Amino acid sequence: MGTRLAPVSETTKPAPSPATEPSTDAGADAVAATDAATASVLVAEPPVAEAATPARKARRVGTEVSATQAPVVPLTDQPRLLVLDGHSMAFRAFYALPAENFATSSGQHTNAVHGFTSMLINLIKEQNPTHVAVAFDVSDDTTFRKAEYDGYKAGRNETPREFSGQIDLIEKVMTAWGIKTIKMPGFEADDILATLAAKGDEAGFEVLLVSGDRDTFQLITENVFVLYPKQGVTNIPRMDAEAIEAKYFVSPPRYSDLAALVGETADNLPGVPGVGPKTAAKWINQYGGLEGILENLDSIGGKVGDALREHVESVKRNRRLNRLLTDLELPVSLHDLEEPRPDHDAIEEIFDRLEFKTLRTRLFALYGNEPVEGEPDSIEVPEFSTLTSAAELRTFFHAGTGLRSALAVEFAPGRIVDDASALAVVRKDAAGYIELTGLDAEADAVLAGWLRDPGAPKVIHGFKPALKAFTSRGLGLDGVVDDTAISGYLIQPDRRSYELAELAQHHLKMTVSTEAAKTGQLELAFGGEDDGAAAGALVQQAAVVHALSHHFETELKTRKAQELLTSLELPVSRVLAQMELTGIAVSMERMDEQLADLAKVIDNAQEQAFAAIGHEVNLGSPKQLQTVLFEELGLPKTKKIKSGYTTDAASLKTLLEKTGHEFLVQLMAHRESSKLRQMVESLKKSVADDGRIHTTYAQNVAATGRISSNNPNLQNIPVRSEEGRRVRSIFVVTEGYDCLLSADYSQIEMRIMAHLSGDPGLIQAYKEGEDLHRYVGSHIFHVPPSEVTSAMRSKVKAMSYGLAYGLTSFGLSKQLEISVDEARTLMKEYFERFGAVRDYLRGVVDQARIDGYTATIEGRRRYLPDLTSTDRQLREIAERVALNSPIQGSAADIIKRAMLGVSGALADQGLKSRMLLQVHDELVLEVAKGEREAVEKLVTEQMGSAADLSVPLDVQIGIGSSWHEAGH
DNA sequence: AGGTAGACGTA
DNA sequence: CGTACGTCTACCTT
Repeated sequence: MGTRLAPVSETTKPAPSPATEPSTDAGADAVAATDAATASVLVAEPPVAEAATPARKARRVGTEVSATQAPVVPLTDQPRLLVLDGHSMAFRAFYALPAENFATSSGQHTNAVHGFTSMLINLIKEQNPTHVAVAFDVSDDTTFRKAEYDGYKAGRNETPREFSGQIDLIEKVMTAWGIKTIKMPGFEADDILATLAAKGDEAGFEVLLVSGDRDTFQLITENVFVLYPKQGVTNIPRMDAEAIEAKYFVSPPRYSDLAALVGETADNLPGVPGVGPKTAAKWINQYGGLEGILENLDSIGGKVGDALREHVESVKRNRRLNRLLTDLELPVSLHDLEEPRPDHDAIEEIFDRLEFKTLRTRLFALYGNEPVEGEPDSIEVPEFSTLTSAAELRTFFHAGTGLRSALAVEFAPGRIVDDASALAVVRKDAAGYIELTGLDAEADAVLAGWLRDPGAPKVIHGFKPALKAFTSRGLGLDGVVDDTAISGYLIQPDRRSYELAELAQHHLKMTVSTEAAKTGQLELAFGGEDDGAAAGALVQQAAVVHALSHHFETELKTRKAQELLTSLELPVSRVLAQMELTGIAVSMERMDEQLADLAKVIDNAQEQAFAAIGHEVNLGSPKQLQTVLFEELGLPKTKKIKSGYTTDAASLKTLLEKTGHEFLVQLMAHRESSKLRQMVESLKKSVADDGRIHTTYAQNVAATGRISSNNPNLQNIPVRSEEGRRVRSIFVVTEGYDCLLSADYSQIEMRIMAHLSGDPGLIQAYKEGEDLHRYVGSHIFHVPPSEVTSAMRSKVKAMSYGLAYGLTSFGLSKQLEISVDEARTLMKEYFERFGAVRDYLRGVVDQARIDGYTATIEGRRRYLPDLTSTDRQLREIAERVALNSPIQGSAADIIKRAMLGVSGALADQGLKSRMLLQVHDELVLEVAKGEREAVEKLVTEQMGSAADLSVPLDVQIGIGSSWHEAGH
């Protein structure tokens, strides 16, 4: 029988913990990392009485959070009053949950409402209050504090747009819930908390104040406690007098004295400079409080004493302002707050409007009338068996013939690649856990047979890292029909993360927590006996993958992305995995040589830069440079940035032209060489034990469909300047191989534009193999091609490329250093001659506005809801994105197809040559001896035929013993 | 310790 | 006031 995991809390922010990332694959593969440190586990309902099976045992780890979250049932019949600072907690909830994941179809954001409601459900469940109230600030500037001090709470950031309206919605939820909300014009929510605390204390209540404002600490007594959210809205420890004393070294009533001395940034109340909590506490305890300090002002010595005397007035003011009022005339009595009960229909109505699903179940469950109609979003997690012998494995796999198996892999960091240490398999009928390190040869063979079986369908989160790990331990991995890190990306390509926990939260409305996995990891690290926790975590992770992949089937279908996934992305993963495993050879000697050369240039430039201004300065600090350039030297101001004026390369160049100052010359030289040194240094550090650099490619990062590279990034190795280009000479052919071959598409984006627009002129030019920019130049400048000057050509080139990026005449004028008028004329000429391009570009945006997305030649979509935004800035950004995405994305599609073609052809022909790098429009291969001709031919053919466009795809090949030499 | 800004490398 | 990335240093906040 299975145990059931119901979605419980939707409020936990799925916080990846990069600090615990053990692997060097922290970047691209982090989203797919399935090692125990990042494994995600469902937060389950508190266990009911039942025998502790392994699965249960593991599950309980998920609920084992802090002691404060366990239900606290009053031992006496003392009434318990729970009062929330509504605004403060709504804000906490807002920042704890991603706004973009919580919105109604009409566009109203609901993350704060959702988080607040969920938190309150938890609080009521855990704290069991007899009385509940929620206090709100009145949103105007009429509080007595503002009246006394105009700067009160000034300088706060503006309320985020997505927050607006959510306070009203929270109030509506409270009303439906039967919970009283209290507002007092002229006062803040904290004053209401203070007054209720005083009343409750007096009436013999235990009072729990929930607020993110530290001012409430002054209210703590034997019967009054503050629940102060530490992080998000799920971790809310109870602060009592002891906790305050431990943290601030003063008793709660003296906390306000301390705050007055130290100051409170959030309220814009500056304290005494140089006085922190330590000093303040020392004084308070020495003189018995602020009053005593003020009486003995003169006897306090030292610099801080002077500072105190100087700021004594603001301290007094701070203290007046942070004193909370305990004697407001509230419109409710304690009695009115008793035993709130939700109005069932009203809750249904407001939750319908907010499009909340799981919360209503949880809310009603609090009051003991859970609706009978099941839990649509819950996941069935079968109990799992630990499989060790060949026989067990055989039986397990046999029973699941034809069924989809979800995999989760636990990684162990390795020297060059991570190893796989454990595997969880979850099917709809059963689940298994396999320790890979403990298998005998026969069991290993059974497992390998199943993993390699293309007829055994598998789904996984992070195919590439798993494939790498399995490959390196001699196992294969075939039959993978879904990688949720990729399908999630195809469905929604501009998410910033595809971590399993986040996808589950977003798509399945399941909250997953990293807590349990961490616990499991710790226990393991201590050589623990309790592998059960880690095993359970892995199994549950696989269960989430199983559910997610199932959910994605329809999503992929409606978005026409199934084909892309199966025929393009998954095969590309396989190719990338091999490229990553292979790595590229580097020359240590050349790196050292370049570092030495660069060091000389840098030292020299620095010395001369200092000489030019007569003193030293950190040339790497934009802030210090601003002082030197614009204050000391009084050079003309450059473009404004947040911190003042920019010192970027383009501006320095302009400044140099204007002033000819020697310092600028040296600074620019220093910048360039420092950048190169930094790059070579980091490349050197990333050389693995095999003497090669193994980058990691990310297939789900660039929203256009491009692949990105990290750790290190091998897609941004310099090429434009000669000095930079030298860096490429450190990438060399492996001993025993013939050479490196670099093949790149020439002008692929322009060709795609020609194809997509169908412009007869452009197509003709490409078909005839003309120099495109010269051809275009001759038409828009009305001269014969032979008379197109290089200046004309570069203008045309800039414009042609710019068009694909949504270039404006302003932007063009800046880039070409011409007048806006001239730029406008250029564009006009361009469009007159190549009208189809203009029509196409317009059409793309119009179509995208209708469809809600753009599409590439392979049907890869990018959703652009901002195209219809009323915010002009957002809308115009979306329009430029819409122009560029089909072009950049189609180019990405094409080179991915080409990679599959090249990889397939190499295999078909039994060649030993191999692909090493992909740089968007370029492939770098390592050619084995005797294969040069065959590889050159096959690469040209495969890249040239990767797409069927109305223009040819031109491929340029270069060969050499280093990447530098192979460049062309 | 962790996050952001500014800068700059690539296509 | 063209797009898409990743990574470094300095500097700020926790």
